Amino acid sequence: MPGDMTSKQDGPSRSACFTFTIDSILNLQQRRSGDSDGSKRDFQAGHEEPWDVRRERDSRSEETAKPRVSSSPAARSPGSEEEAAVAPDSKPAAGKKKTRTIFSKRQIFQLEATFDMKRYLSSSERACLASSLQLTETQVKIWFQNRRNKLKRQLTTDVVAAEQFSEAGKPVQVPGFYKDSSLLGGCLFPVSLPVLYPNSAPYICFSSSKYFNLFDTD
Amino acid sequence: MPGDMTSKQDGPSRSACFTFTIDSILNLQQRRSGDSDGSKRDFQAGHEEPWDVRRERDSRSEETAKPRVSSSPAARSPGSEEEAAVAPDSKPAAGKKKTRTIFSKRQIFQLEATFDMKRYLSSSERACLASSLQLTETQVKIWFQNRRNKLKRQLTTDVVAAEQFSEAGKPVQVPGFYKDSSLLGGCLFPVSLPVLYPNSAPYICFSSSKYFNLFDTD
DNA sequence: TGAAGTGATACCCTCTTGA
DNA sequence: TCAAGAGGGTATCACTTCA
Repeated sequence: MPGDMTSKQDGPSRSACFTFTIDSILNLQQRRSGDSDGSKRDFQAGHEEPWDVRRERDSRSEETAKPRVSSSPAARSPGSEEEAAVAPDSKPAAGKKKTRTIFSKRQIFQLEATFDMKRYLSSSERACLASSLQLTETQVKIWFQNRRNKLKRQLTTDVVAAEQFSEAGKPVQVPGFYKDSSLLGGCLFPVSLPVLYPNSAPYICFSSSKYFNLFDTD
Repeated sequence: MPGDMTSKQDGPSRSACFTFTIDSILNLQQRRSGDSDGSKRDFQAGHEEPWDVRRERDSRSEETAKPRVSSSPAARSPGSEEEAAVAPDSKPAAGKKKTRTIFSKRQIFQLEATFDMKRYLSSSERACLASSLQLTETQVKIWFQNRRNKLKRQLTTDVVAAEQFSEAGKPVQVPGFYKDSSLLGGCLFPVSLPVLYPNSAPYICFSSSKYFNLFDTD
């Protein structure tokens, strides 16, 4: 199914072919590449994986020719009552900017609650959750993805902060396991992974994301 | 544009919701999850990244209910003339099985030649190449992805083979740097990455892929 | 008004699948 | 065999909020 594959590329793909031909690509070796704006090539050193060498983030500036249509996310207006997340239901007039859906409190709550239970959903669980929240599976998937990222960022920040703090002389209470990568990662392990956290134990959440308040209130 | 996001999930998403509700998801904690086939959880130990903890590959067995539409890839049957791999323009009849495009020799040759120069293409290079080969950008992108994987597999296999060989007593010539991940990975670095291989030097390719013959001939 | 939050998009990667 | 499908990751972007 072309979905992913075709939709974005097929239409407008044959576009940004300004300066070079295949021959020029093949000859790129001579000019050391560099690809125009050799400025922003940040290989974001982070992954050890020698294979995980991202390209220079596609030098976004390179081609403004790229359509970037973004005809609104598939989001159907979620809960039009309640606090109604502004839904970009109708195709926003062509050429519109990407519209950001605002999830309702109820949706966020359910998502957070679910996330609190499991960092990863099976596709059927996702389908079910999406259905019940009036969201698309993709939205749920992306939400979980972003949420995991957020958590990761929070934990990273916390670790860094703790280290800086401890460097300042204060003997901080950074639990040993907190820096143990395997256990740290465990915080994102699917529930089905045993050992890492007992059923009864709450997830480790140092950050004070407002979302966690959702579970404190009433 | 929804392309990627919507296409596959939106339509059929609201489906596989058989056994559980949100409540059940939230209560999953009780049953220790395990999520049916707790067998195949292969966390493919390879990434150090504590965050890179893949889920149990979504327990694919769990839901055969998933539509899995796969309205066939954008590719139409290849090779009418030349060997023409045919561009995937027209939507193939709905509900078709996944069809595998067979690229023409010319296309393969160009792709391989380009791959030999750069492991990664910028989007404009990709667009250009795709255009000239009558392929979609996505096809070129996927081809490069699969090609990188293939190379990786080959290199891995070679290393293993060499090690086994050396264990057999024979002092094999496995260049020291061959096992140096950074340099090994360098073989996949985009050309723009300096140092790893001088312009004039050929890529390190121990495998005897037929493709590499393309550059030896003539 | 600038910073932070976050939905969405584009690529990349790994593993699978099916013709 | 290998093009694709599916899902996970990271980096960015753009739009909102909020102090």
